[in-house]
Amino acid sequence: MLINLLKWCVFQPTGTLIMIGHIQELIENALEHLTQRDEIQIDSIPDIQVERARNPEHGDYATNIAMVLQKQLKQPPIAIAEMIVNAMNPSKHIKNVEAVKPGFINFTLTDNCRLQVIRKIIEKKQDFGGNDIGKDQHVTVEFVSANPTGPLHVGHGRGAAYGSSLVNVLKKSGFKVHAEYYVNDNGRQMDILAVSVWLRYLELCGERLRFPDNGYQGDYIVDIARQVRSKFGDDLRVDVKKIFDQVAKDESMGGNKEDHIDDIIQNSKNLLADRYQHVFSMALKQILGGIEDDLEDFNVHYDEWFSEKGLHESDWIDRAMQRLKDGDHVYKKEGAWWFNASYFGDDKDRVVMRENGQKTYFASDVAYLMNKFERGFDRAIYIFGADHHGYIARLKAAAKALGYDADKVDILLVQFANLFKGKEKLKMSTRSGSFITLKTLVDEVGADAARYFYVMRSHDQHLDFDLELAKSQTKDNPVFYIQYAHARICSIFRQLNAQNMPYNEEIGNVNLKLLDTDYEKALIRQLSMYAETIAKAAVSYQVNTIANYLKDLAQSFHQFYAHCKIQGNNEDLRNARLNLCLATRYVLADGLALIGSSAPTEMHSEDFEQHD
RNA sequence: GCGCUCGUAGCUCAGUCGGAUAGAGCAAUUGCCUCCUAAGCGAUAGGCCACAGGUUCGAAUCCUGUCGAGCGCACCA
Repeated sequence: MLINLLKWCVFQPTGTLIMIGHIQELIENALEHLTQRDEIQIDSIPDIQVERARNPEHGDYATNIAMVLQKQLKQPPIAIAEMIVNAMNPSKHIKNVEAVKPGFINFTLTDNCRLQVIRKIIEKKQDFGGNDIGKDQHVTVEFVSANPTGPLHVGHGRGAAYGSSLVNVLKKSGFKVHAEYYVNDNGRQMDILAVSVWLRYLELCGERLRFPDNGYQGDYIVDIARQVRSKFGDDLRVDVKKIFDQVAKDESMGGNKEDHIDDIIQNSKNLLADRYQHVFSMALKQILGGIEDDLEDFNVHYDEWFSEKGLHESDWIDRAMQRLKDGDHVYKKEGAWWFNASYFGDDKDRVVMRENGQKTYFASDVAYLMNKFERGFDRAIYIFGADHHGYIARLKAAAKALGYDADKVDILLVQFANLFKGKEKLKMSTRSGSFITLKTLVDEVGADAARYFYVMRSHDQHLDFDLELAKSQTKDNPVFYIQYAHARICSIFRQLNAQNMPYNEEIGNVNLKLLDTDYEKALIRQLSMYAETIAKAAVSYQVNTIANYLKDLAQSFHQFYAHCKIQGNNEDLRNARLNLCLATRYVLADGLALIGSSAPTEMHSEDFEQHD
C-alpha cells in the first residue's frame, strides 16, 4: 500500500519525489524498447521499485528490477541489468547509470539536480516538504478524549502528543483535518465527580461526613469545592444525614462501593433537585477548562470539543439505534438490547441498551461514529490508549452495521509510557489520585522536550520516558541536539554583519556546486529526504519517523559545521554554504513544528555547567 | 484459555511494503577549543537481529512452531 501511495504521489509536483517517477519511466521505456526489438520477452512489466540507495557509493537511487525479472527471463540478473542500462534513454537529470554486482541498477543524479533542493527549500520556506497525498480528503482525528473527571496525567500526554503531531503531518500531506476531543460529559463517572465535589463542599461548610471509597480523592476536588462555595455560599447545604439515608454499605464497611456511591448519587439528586446541575456543571467546567489549558500549554489544539451529552440531547443516539434496528442488527435478550457485533467479526455481542433502559456508553460511540460520517468525513481516525484495544473490533463492527466501509475507520493504539527519573521507575496510579499530571510534566521538562520524547518511539511501542534526560542540555538529549543545530544556524547569520561578511542569496545559489565535500553532500542528501519522510509518516501514521529524521538531519548539520568553515573570505563559497545553512534551518524549524516543539534562535542558559 | 503487540550491541532504541558490508546515542578506551556556541566533532571496541524450521536468487524484515515480555478480554465508564 505504501508503495502505491508513494508511486501515486511521485507525479505530484513536490520536488524530490518526482525523481522516483522519472526513473520508473526510464526503466519502463527501456523494457519496452527491449521487447520491441525482441531481445527479451515479458508478459507484463512488474512493479518497478525504485528506492533511495542507502550507501552513497551506490549513487542516489537504485532499482532491483533485473533481479525481479530473472525468473521470467531465465538469465543472470547482472546481464538483464546491463541490457536495461544499454537500452535506456539518456536523462538530463541523471549523471550516471550503472549495472552492479548482484543485479542492481544504480542511478547517480547530476550535481545540478541534487543541489536543486537547496534552492527549492529557500524558495518555499516552511511550505517545503508538503505533498498532495490527502488531496480532497476530509478526515477527523479524535484523540485524548479523557473523561473530564480530573486533570490529564502523563498517560494522556502521549496520546495528545501523538494525535496532535499526526494532525500536523496529515495537514502537511494535503488532508483536510478536523481535530476532535470527545467529552464524556454524560455518564455515571460524571455523577460521581459532581457528588465528590459536593461532599467536599459540605466539609468546607463545616459538616462532618464519611467520604465514599469510590469518590474522587484528588486535591483538585477540594479546590473545585472551594470555588463552588465561594460562588454559592451556603445555598447548597443540606442535612448531611439525609444523604446517607438508606444507602448501601461502602466497601470498607463490608459492602459494595459501587452500590454505595450510586445510592448517594440518587439521594444527592433528590436533595439538591435543580441545584444539582449547578454543582455538576461547575465541576465539569472547571475540569474541562483545566484540561483545555493544559493542552494549550502543550501546543495541542482542537477544532472541536464534541459533547457526548449533545448526542443524548439531540436524536443522534436514537437515529443510530434505529439504523441498527432497520438493518436487523440488534435483538432483545434478558431485557437488554444487544448489537450483534459478533456477526461483524467482534468476539461477542454488545449491549446498547441496558435492562433499566439506560443506553450504554457503546451506544453513544455508535452514534458518534455515525455522526462523524454524516458530517461528511471520508475517514475517521481514533487514537486510543492501548488498554482500549478491545474497541477496535466493536467499532469496526458498528461501522459495517451502519453501512460504512470499516477500512475508513482507523483505530490507532498508543502504548503506555513509563516514566523514569534516571534509573528509577516512577509508579503511577490513577485510582488513588496520586498520579503525575501532564501539567507537572510540562512544568518540569518543558513542552518542547515532552512533545519530542512522546513521539520519538513508534506509537504502538512501549516508551521509556526519562525525565532527567529530557531536561538535560547535552547531545544525549535529542531535543536539545536538534534545537542546538537550529540555534547555531541562527547564530551564524546573526554574526555576519558584525564580521562585515554580508549574505547574498543570489551569489550562493549560483555557486552551490562548490558544496562538494562529503559532509555537504550528506547534508544535502538528508535535506532531500524530508518530503518523502513526511509522505511516509502520513500514510503509515508513523510520526516517530519525523523525530528520527530530525535527529539525523541535526547530526548531518553538526558534522558539516565542524568540518566546513562557513564564515570565510571566499564570498562564493561562503554564500553557497549559507544557503545550505538556511535551507537546513527551514527544514529543522518546520519538522520541529510538526511534532509540536519550538525552534529557538538561540540557546543560552545561565545554569548550564560545562562538562570537563 | 483466547486475542493484540513485541523480542536487534552491556543499556535505550533506529532499520522491517524482502535487497548490496545491520545503524545511532549512552556506557568503556581515547583524540580535537589562538577560528562561526566543545550544549560540538572524531577514533577504537562492541552483534548466531530470542530460538528452530519454511518460502525466496536473496530474510533482522514474510510464514509456521517454541520460549520469553507487555497489554486486553464487563448489562464499567
